[in-house]
Amino acid sequence: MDGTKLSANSGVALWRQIALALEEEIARGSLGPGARLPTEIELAKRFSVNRHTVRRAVASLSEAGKLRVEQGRGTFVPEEILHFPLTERTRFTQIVEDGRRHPHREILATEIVKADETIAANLQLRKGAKVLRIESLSFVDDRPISLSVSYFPAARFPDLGPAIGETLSVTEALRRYGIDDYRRKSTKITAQMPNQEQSRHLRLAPNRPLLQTEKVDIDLDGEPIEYGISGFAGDRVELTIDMERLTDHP
Amino acid sequence: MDGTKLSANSGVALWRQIALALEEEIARGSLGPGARLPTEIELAKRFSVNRHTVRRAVASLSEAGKLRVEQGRGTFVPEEILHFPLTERTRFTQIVEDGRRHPHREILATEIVKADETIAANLQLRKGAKVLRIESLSFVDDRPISLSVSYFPAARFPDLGPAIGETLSVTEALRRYGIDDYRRKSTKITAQMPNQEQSRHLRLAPNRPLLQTEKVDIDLDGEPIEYGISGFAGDRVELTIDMERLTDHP
DNA sequence: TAGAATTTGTTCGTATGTATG
DNA sequence: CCATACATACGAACAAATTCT
Repeated sequence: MDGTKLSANSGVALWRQIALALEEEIARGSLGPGARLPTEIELAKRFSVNRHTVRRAVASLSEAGKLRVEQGRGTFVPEEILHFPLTERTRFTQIVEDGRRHPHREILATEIVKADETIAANLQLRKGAKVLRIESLSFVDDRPISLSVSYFPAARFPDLGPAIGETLSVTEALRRYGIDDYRRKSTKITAQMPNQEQSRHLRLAPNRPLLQTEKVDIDLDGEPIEYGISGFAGDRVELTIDMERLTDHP
Repeated sequence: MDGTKLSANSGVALWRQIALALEEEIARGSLGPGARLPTEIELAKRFSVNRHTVRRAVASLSEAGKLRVEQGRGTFVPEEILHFPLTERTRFTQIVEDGRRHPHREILATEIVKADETIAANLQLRKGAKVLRIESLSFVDDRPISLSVSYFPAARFPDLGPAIGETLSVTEALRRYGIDDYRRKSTKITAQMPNQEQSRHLRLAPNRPLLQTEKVDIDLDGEPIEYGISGFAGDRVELTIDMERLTDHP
């Protein structure tokens, strides 16, 4: 039951020994990312100390970002954070493969709808024009990362829906229409709370935040190709903008 | 008590009439940004309809982003959103003045501390080196927008603390040390939930998300000047990255 | 900090009007 | 005229989140 021995009067405070013990369990992987720690009471029993002593250890690790405490839910090992570099040529599939990770996308729905004002403005269409709406869920190493809704001009890309369904890659599918290259025009970033659908798909506690991006991709002539809104699991991603490399073209 | 008349059998569904009435009140300003609507029961009484009918109207406006509903708290008119363009030369004071808004910064604390690993790495100092820590709260039009902690190398900028206290502008204060220009090297963006201090300072409900940015500013020789972490009230800001203008130097 | 009060969310059931074929 | 499907509207009860005392 125990396995970890603390030594009193060793010159190292008990709570520090506990913190070190927990840190080691995390490093060893016996407490993996996302894992929930035993309750404070259980830990206190296991280390044969008062609950306050455990709390002191947890507080220290929590300040250092090595644990995440949620009132009423428990204490958790923070999930591994994925770094998404935002560049003019951001591609989901590329981003992740660089880091020896395995990206994967699931298409949840494709349909033709009429553009509302926002969609029309971003795609430079008239309001009411037909657009292809694609809802998709992206995974990295089988962890859900983002839930996206994208809009494409339906007139310019007929049957893009099935094409994306086959290739599971926007980049690939667009090639069939002669788009060999495109680039990110703009990105807007906000923080939101997830709705029920989002927290379900992203397997996210409903009180955890969402990092929401709104982007417009354009072809080399500057014509808008895609307007997309993605919600990222806030705990699992960090968007990074490297101002120096941002517009370096290959 | 009433003031708004609904007409049955007019060919327009009751809930649509209610939605239009509420939308107009928002447009007129009698329901200003951030305002809380009467409860569903009160609205039902006022319009002499069932609570479901009110809910249908609110759901419609909520989907369109014109209302924000929070379980247990109420229904609110979304706050006006501030757009923060992220560029290589982002300056808080400049950003906002362009839009005829009034920025304002409050210094909460300045002290000399020793750099931990993260701070040292970002400022390219050795761990334990002295750094100036500045905690500040930024306002726009007297609304609290962001709570920031910044670190500067103390050796290079002695007495920067008082200088910023006087000028209330980092740009101004740095000029005293011969720094006429500096630029943003990188920005990292995450979504977090606020801690008690953050929600208090930002006057943010504790269940509303925080948009957190981590930035490094460098001088023209590439030497790190400032490492800063800012928490933005997620409801009140949107960060925008214009890929095309990002590195256009004046 | 424990429980009451408030407010929105969900799910039943019922009834009516309207468009379609 | 009938059958069906769908949107609209009302009523009641309970669940869940938040706030207040």
